[in-house]
Amino acid sequence: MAILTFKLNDHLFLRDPQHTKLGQSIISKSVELIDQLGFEQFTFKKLAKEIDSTEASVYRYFVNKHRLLHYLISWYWSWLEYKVDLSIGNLNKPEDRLKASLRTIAEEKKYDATFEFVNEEALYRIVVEELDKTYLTKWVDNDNKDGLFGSFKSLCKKIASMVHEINPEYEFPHALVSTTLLAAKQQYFFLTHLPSLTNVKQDKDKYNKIYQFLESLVFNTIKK
Amino acid sequence: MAILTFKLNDHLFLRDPQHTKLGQSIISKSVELIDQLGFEQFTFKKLAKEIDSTEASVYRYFVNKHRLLHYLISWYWSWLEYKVDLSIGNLNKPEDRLKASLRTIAEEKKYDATFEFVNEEALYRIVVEELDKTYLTKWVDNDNKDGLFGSFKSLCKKIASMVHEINPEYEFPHALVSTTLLAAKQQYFFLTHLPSLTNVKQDKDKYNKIYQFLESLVFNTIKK
DNA sequence: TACTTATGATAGTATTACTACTATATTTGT
DNA sequence: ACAAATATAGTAGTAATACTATCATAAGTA
Repeated sequence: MAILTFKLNDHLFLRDPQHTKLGQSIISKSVELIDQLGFEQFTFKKLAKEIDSTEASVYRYFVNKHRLLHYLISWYWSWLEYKVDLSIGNLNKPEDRLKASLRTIAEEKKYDATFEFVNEEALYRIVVEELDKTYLTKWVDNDNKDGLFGSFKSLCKKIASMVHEINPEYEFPHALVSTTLLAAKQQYFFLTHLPSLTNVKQDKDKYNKIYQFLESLVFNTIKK
Repeated sequence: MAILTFKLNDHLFLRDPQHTKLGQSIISKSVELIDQLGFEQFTFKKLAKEIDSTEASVYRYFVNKHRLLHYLISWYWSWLEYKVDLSIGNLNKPEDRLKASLRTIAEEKKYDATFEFVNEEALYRIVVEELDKTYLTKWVDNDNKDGLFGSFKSLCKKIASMVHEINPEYEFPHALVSTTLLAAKQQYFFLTHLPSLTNVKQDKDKYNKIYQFLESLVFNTIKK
């Protein structure tokens, strides 16, 4: 069986964690721990203890925990783009491709056996709760120069081009798509923690409702 | 001259900073410092030094720096709602009231002499960069029980009711408004730091462009 | 004047986010 | 085959952070 890995930006890590046993356990255990504790309470010391290693060893893979978060989030966006590509399949009409993409963005994230050492359910919760912390810092501009936001930009660009195909006159395709990608996870957060900020209820149908919200938002906005 | 203050939730502070000289200097200096350093690099020790006081004294006003951030952000939303109320004035048609509100949300934030010890320009940059950190924590549910998000919810509710008036059949007024309020500051952040995620250029016209983006987003989405 | 409250000064603690250095295992060149 | 180079693991230490506790004093109030 072929092993599928994503080519992620070199600045995300010091030593590629996908290639070693220790690296893999850093990834899988940090997903678990950040999900449980939250990013602020998560430390390399706690991580090292869990994987029976040491702080210094973890530091050889990532300059700091912030860069590790970047790595996980980038991995997520690469994975999501891969899922979007699959969902688009052989659809020709840009409307259909855009709808399929929005479905993938809004749908429930389940464990994907293709990627052994990543728990996508937990990773999605990390994206929902911690994503914004990757760019809301005083180092954004440097991180951006290093290309750390490449995965997100790539997905954003891909979907914005569908929007552009549907209505070339619409002025804000990238703004609409970045807003939509963030709205998906925000509304998910709000329905679980701040329900008065959304109209999506906490029930079986929530992923479908988020999809409907996004679909009406995007398609009505770009309608000619 | 009458002094205008906002009635903010009691859980935001230990001692009301609006009522004392030290309290007021804590507010005005923390706005300046958080704007300069970013929330992570900001500490009560640095603040105390700047206002010629001590860490312990600052702790008598706020349990921790996170709660101080909550206070500043709540103050901002109360101020914005006050500005929205002013902008609505005697407009009758809900379409006009909604447009006026979106204008106020999108427009440049300038120093408001009504509130002496708050620099609204700096505070807006704090909102842009730090807002999400008030709710993206493991304490959201408790903070929400304590009513710390009241100011934001109040504004969201007010604007959602305009949406509802315009189109009572639209299913997601609160989701649309919370998305819009957050999109305004996100797009502002993107145009300054991650320009490929937006179509709004860094120029004189940016506030107007953000308004146009929001207007088309909201009005097209809720059109019958 | 007595009493309460606000502020200041000082010290102390556990934890965090690292850095520096040493030890060992593995790979590589000849 | 074997020494040298290199990758990786482990130990120890440090400055800063986010507090808490205690005592003294100043200022406003009954």
